[in-house]
Amino acid sequence: MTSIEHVLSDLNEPQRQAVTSTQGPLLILAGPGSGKTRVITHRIAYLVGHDDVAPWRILAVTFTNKAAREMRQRVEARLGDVARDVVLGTFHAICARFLRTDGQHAGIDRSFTIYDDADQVAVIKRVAEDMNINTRQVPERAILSAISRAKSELISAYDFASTTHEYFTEVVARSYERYEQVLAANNALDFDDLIVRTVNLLRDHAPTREKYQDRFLHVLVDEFQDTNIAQYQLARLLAAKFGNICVVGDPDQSIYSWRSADIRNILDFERDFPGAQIVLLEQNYRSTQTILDAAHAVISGNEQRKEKALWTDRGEGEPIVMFEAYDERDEAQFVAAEVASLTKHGMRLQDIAVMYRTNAQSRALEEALIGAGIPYQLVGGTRFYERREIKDVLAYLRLVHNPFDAVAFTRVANVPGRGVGEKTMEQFQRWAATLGLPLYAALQVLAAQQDGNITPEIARMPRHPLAARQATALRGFLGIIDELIALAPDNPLSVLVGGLLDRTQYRRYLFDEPGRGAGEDQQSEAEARWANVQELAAYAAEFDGLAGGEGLAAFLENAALVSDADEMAEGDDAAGRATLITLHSAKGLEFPVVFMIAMEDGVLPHVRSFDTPAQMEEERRLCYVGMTRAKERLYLLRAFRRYGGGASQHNPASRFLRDIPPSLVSARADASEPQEPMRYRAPAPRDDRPEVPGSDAFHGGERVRHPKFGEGVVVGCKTSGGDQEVTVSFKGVGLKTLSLSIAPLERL
DNA sequence: ATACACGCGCTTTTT
DNA sequence: GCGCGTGTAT
Repeated sequence: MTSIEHVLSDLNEPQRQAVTSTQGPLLILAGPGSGKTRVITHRIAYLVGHDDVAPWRILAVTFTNKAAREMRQRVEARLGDVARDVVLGTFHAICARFLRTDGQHAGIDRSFTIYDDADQVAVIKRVAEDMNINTRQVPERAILSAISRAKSELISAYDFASTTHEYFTEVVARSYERYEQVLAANNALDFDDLIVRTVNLLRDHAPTREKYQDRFLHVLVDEFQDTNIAQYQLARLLAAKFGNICVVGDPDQSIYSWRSADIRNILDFERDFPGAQIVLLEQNYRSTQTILDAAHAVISGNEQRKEKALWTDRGEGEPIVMFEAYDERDEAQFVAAEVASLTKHGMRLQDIAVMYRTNAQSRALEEALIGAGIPYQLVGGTRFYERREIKDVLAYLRLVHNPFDAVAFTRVANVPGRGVGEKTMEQFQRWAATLGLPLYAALQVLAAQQDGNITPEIARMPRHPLAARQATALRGFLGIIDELIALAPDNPLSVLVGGLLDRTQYRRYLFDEPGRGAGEDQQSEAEARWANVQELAAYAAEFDGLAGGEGLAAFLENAALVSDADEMAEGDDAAGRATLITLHSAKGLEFPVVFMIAMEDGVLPHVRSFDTPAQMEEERRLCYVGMTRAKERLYLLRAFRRYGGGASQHNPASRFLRDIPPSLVSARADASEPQEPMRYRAPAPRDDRPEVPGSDAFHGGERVRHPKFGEGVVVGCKTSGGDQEVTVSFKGVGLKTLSLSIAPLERL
């Protein structure tokens, strides 16, 4: 066991305690730079090496995919290949996996699609339209975030409806119910569902619960301060049998309460697990004492806080630099000039990061850096997976995987343009809605009607309202989808992607469609877009090893759950480039040199946080997170005037700057008056959800599976004599009318 | 009547 | 990058 001795020898005393206290609940409060990741990876190594825990019986949850990957690498460095067996990932990725394997016990189809933010907006838009909600008065975003908040507190649509008495929440309640129906009809889960449905699955299905509870001897949760109630309940459920739950977090770095992260989880932990050990990691190995003192001065302004005193033996270091520029361009030029000067003195570009509150602020910086010839990498911003061409291709792939996905359907039904305009889609959608069918199933009905392929079922349905030209245009789309569906099962994913690009003529669409201009700009834009598509195709090829359908499923899951911050360049790719990054994305990272720009009231703290003290405290934590990223040098910049929201305006210096003792700063300008905040809203209570009533007869829109034809949706159903005849729209097959006595259908 | 290109204004933070 | 309004093409 010399390797274990070795593992422990390079830890300080509290760290060692955090690593070796393997029995029972443990709360690790870890300040920034206190070796938190080290402690977690060492702990996993210790569990395997010293306690003889099988790696596959350890569950470690992180906040980002990037953190998960990094952790896996570091565990691998200690343990070798067995590290692969540790279950390690984000809450969302882990839950997605659980639901793919065991979701059927909670009525979840294996081929479910994961809806990202944009997909959710598309759904809620339709919902609002259907329900005559004025989205000027009640914006979609507001409805969506209320729904998300409810879900993250495990409040179902049913519960929500029963607790509401004001206009806004009533609108939300009605939308929530409808939203859930639409998601179900599309065979889709949103991000919150991944967690909520897993919690429900474990709670309601004993065999699955026991399977996972028996399996996970140890549960570790990183960034615990950023978990929401549903995530905490999930961790609790999973650790319930052995009680070995270790959570690591720092309340001072909680910056995701707007995403329903709940600081109460840390407080509740001590209540839920009485006698839990608590370890405080206060020695900082990252920053100079000057930086720590300044950061501490800022965070001390928060009242809702447990005191934690960071210290370092790294010495005082350089004073903090403050600078007031004239405007944002001037500010960006200061950054560029300073970066140039630092590199002249031996600093490497990859050691430098510029941080800001909102993504839009990267613009001026990019211009200045380009102007100064300084290479940079932009984290976040317009993300790869949010590009139009990428979303188009993904929408096609999603349809192949799950043709009942209405969001994907409407996105690409007319991409490339095939004469299916707004009016056509509107009429078609309305008709599909009166049939109560998914768009894909309705399109199959339409095809049958146009071909005069009329079964009694179809004869009873209203005929589609489209002109022949419109109907034919839509059928062209159906043809493509069905061809691709036929291609999918027996071919590697890259063949499917190739077939899709080929069949849709996507390249020609990119280069020709904007058409007649033929200017150089247009040409290069098309080339850039095509390059993105190629990149996506290359990425898809990495899934070729998996059998047809599995590759597609894994690829789509990845695309939905991976963010660009995860993809942040490291090692060779990062060499020679400065980093531009939001304060939120910067959490967990460190750089020798950090610039924080726009240190102004209205930006940091953000205007939208002036309403409540809780929000203001979160802004302060965000500032603290940014400052504590810096190892050696910290620059705090602001501008006299800034162009925000159309007009240029003057922002007072950030109130956070006033808390930094002048002795730590090399140059300083005065700050001005603060503003005072107000009330805050208590969360709604939680309760159990109702049982779904069952029925024997099949009804329209219901999802079924047939041993030969695969998955489908019931289009119509009639009883003749003792038998039931059901017409079903099958994925890639078309309409089939079946006698239940001959061909039993499995309800999904 | 319908489809589509183009210009304008807006965007807190993200799994 | 998206929604919206406007003008032009089929």
